[in-house]
Amino acid sequence: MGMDERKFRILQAIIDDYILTAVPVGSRTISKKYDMGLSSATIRNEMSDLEELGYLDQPHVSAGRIPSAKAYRLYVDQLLHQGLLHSDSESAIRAHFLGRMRQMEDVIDHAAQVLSNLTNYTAVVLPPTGPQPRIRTLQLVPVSNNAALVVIVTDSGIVRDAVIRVSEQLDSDTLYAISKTLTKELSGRTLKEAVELLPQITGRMQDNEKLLQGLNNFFQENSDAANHHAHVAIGGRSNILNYPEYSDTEKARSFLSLMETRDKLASIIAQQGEMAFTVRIGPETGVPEMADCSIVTATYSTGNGQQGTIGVIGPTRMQYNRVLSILGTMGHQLSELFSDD
Amino acid sequence: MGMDERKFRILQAIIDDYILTAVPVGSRTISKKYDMGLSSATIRNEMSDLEELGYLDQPHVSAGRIPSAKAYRLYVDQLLHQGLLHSDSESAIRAHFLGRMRQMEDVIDHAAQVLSNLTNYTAVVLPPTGPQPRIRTLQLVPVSNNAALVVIVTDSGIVRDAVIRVSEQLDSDTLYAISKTLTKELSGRTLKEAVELLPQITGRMQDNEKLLQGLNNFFQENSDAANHHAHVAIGGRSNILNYPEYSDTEKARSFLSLMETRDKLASIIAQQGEMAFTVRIGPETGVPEMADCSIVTATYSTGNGQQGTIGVIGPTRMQYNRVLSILGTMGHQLSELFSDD
DNA sequence: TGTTAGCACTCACCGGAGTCGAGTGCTAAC
DNA sequence: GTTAGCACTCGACTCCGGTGAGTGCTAACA
Repeated sequence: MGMDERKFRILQAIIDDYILTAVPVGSRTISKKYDMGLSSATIRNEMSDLEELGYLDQPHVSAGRIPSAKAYRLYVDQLLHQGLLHSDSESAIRAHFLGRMRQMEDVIDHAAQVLSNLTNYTAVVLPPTGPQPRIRTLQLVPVSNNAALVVIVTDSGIVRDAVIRVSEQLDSDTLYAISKTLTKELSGRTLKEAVELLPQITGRMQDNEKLLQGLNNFFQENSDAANHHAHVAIGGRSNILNYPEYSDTEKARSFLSLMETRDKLASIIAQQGEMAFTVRIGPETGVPEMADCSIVTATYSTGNGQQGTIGVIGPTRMQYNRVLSILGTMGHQLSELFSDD
Repeated sequence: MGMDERKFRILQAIIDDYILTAVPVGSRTISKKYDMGLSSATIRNEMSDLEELGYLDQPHVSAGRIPSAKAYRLYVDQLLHQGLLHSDSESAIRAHFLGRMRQMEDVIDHAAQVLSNLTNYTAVVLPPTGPQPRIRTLQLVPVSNNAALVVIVTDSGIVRDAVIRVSEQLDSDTLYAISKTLTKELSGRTLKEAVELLPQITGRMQDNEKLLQGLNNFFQENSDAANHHAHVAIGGRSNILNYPEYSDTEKARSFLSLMETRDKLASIIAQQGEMAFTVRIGPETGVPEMADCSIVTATYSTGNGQQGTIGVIGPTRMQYNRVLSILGTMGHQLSELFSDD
């Protein structure tokens, strides 16, 4: 007993219907609503086969069938294969990014907001990571008598700053001079390299221990990959409550408290390879709290080859084609936006 | 019929019990659990009076009583008046802030996290606002051929930055020279004043339209009060689900989606005067979605007289004394932290 | 051999009746 | 003024039979 064309069409109909209604689908429904030219009895036989093949589950004997994770997987693979991602939402997304976005974080937050609005699911946007960013400029700005702000601009256009203590009374011009030296020596280096180079360089300068120490910490902290997850943007956290799957308060709570922990969420979303799209369905997510969720992700890239991830989390009966299309478009938009800078 | 000592003690017992159990309180419960030396019948009479006075509500005739908003108000006023805020959580909070916090936002996020953990309610922390911050230093850092990063350091130690376009090819030294001029002219001014002064100053410089335009926008945007709300920190969003009052999914959803809109939330939390503590109960919040929530806020201040707000949102049957004590301690800690810088 | 009509069977869901018990208000006695 | 006693109310829970969607199986048909 194999999976012939007809079985597939019936399965597809079942999935479509279930995605729409969240109610177990019966044989009669399929034979009537989706005119297959087959009687309910025939559909029943096929459904029985499909259940045996593992594509359908039956909550109880006198209810209809619901698609299994395996069924969604097949469905999604089909979608991805034939690539019918008609981007109708293109203009909607584009419109949202017309206003100039100033900072990385603004863009990310905004993207998550838009994604969740368009899909009605929970959206997560991770900032770009990838090849270590290289320092372009480093500048020290006086803040008070014994503190300075260190600002680095990297080739990815991302700016990082922190206040560090400086022991001596350093005026603006001195700080500028130091900045120039540091920029000259460190420009083109990654933050990791900078950590190693720092002692050599400062050895030649008049030593200022506190400054050195501060810079060192700063580089160390910022070169740390974990830190990149600091600015995960999440939108539509409570959207999951729109779906009957999560009308159970206990379930909703465990989901929502997972949404609170950015770090965990980031690592869940981030675990993906080079794929343009990733779809993880139910158990495939590897997260118990998401046993009946699906996670769809896409990537975008910045001018200098860094990669970021955008993702949508919803019930397994997700509108995959819609979500994939929207993610695709959003990915393009973000890539464009970031390659501009 | 007035409110005598005994009535008050009974009311207090009812409130305490209801806060604990969230179940309508009967006369028998009071007479047994809180040994008043009175029979249930007497309590019943008193409760009947208290209901007439508007301190108790009866969900239906054969259920116990629940405290009204008016009752909580009395209870809280009493608490505030006698000031018995024993800060047991002092050390817990202090411990959480031992590690150096680098940025304003980190502190704020962290504070919200800690607050929500300690109270088990939803916590909101607003960054300091108040007297317009005054510019201390302004510096332009080259980013690319046609863009520069403008960084201002204000007297409150808050740093704001943005990338602006510059048309001509300006090298690092030129930008530094411009920075020095601008710092000299603008130092001590508020951002609003800077907007007005800008044309005069740049009139004397070699004009660089794009730079001027960019700076103008930057000042404008950052002097805008609304912008200060950009970094509202929220912790324990889903804590509300721990309480039976919000086991109704529909209610939970409307609450949670309110928690998603930072702006609205900020304005709700922020509306308060000079008070050290504010307690708004149920209808007093003025927000329909929070008809059976209470909002408790406290303030903290920075070295230069700016004020921030921290708040906790929970069900009306909130553990007010605990929350007030924790908020008080947190307020102190934050004030200390910010006056340091 | 595949398709279909028919039929008995299953079982979740719904609404109504009955029961239980917590809690009240009232009255009369202390 | 306080309390014991009692009738009454009403939500919560349980039990139960009816209903209907849906299934599996069988036998007939093309």
